Amino acid sequence: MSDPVVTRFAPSPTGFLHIGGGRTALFNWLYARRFGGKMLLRIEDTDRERSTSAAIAAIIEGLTWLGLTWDGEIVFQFARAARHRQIAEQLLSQGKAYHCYASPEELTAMREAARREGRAKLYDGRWRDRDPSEAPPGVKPVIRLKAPQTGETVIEDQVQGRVVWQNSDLDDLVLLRSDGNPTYMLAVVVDDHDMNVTHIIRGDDHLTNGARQRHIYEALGWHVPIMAHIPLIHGPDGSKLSKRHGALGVDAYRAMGYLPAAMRNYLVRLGWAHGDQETFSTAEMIAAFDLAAIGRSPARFDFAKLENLNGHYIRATADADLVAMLEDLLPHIAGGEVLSHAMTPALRAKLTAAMPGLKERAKTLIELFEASRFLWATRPIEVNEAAKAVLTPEAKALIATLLPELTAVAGWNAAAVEAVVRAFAERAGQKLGAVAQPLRAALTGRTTSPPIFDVLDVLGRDESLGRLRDIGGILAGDSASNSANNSASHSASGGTP
RNA sequence: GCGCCCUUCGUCUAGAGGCCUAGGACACCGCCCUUUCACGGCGGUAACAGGGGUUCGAAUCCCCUAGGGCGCGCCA
Repeated sequence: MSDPVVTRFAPSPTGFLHIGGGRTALFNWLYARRFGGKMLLRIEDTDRERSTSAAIAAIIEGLTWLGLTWDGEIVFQFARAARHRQIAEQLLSQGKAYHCYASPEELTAMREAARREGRAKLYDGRWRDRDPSEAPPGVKPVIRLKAPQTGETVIEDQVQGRVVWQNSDLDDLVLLRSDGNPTYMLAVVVDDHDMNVTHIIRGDDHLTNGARQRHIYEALGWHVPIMAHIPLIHGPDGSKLSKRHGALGVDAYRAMGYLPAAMRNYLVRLGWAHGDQETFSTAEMIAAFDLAAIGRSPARFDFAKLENLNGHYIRATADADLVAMLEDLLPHIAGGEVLSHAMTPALRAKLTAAMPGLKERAKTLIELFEASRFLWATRPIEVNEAAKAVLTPEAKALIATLLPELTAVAGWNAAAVEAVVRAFAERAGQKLGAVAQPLRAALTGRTTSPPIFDVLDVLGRDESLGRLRDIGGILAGDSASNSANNSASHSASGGTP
């Protein structure tokens, strides 16, 4: 008896796909998946002035990045204008709608009067029962719906509950503009009906529209879909989400290094919960999602939580996959082209090998990129301020003393170098950290990095020794000068072979 | 102004009359682990907006107040 579930995501292409739209799409998608139904995509481009093909592309790209797929062909609302017009005419001929010749000036006056007198209804219905013969010459009329004037309109909303309006507060909305184009109100109803949409899941800002749309459904004798108005997403301060907060296109989140899986998980938990569960695989989300569990109050956007989740998903992602994600993102990262150009199968292998140590420390792909810098940096590597502070003369001397021992290591790997360095520290009466930190500074140019023996390992013998010579070699005149291959990086020594 | 909606730790939330001396997660603060930073482990600070009811009993039901949001276009 129950129809197959059909949901739809219906953005207007007047800008990027923002975070709220992304969540609305996600909820529609989850609900359709949950019940084995379909999610349709409709582009509401009836506003010819503001709709752009760039925005359409951005929306499609955003949905795709989020991993949200739609069923069937994309419906472009403007292409259906003739159908909308036909319905308006039908309503007109049935006496359920009428021509209204009120001028913009009259409308403004009515609005002002209504407001002044504390009335909710803006349009006073002055053409509702007037004879068309009274129409002023030369004025193109709009078509308005004859909305019920008494009684109440009820929406049994799946999220907001039973919401009631007095019909005396709702006026006769415009169905067809004077230029013959349908309004959003008409187009939505006709399209949802024609597309067999069973569940309308959209932002709470449409709740009042729901009541007005119900009037159109009823005038047409059409079945009203189930509605679910989900609360909006606010900025961290509770105000409307601004660009500064998070009202960015989903492409911006991509560029910030967030993973689609993390984004989905974060978004699904905004306004929806399933007991105490915090992380959801896509399959788990689908299995657990339902409209009844959606809260009624708006949620604030919190980057800290998103970041935490993103770190979780980064750690859970396979090393090779992270390398691939990083490579894909490179064109969108400032300075990313350096790595793009340097990329070789060997470097890719190196990145993959280092990934276990890197991903543990990164909350975003951008951080991953930054943290992996030492892997492709060319000698002499850049040393930041904190690392410079570690590289005191004493530290450099220590490295210089250690250098010959490392040079002598046979079978370069993490375990082998670790054994040597530990023994060295012990002999020198130093804690391991006293040796490890200078090594880290010299090898990575930073004070934080993956475990130092792993760093020595992935960097390899030649590169590691080279970087150490760059730093500690000058003081170790006896042993380091023998290798005589540190010149390429030394501006101070100047000896170029 | 009118209409509708919302209100549990800083944030996301659990909670659908007794299981609540209100639970989880993020953030924050300690401690542990430790070669750095992380990860992980352990512990801590922290909330039922306020006021009236109803009830043996209210975070949960009702009313009022306050605060917030959304809507009120020939935009979507």
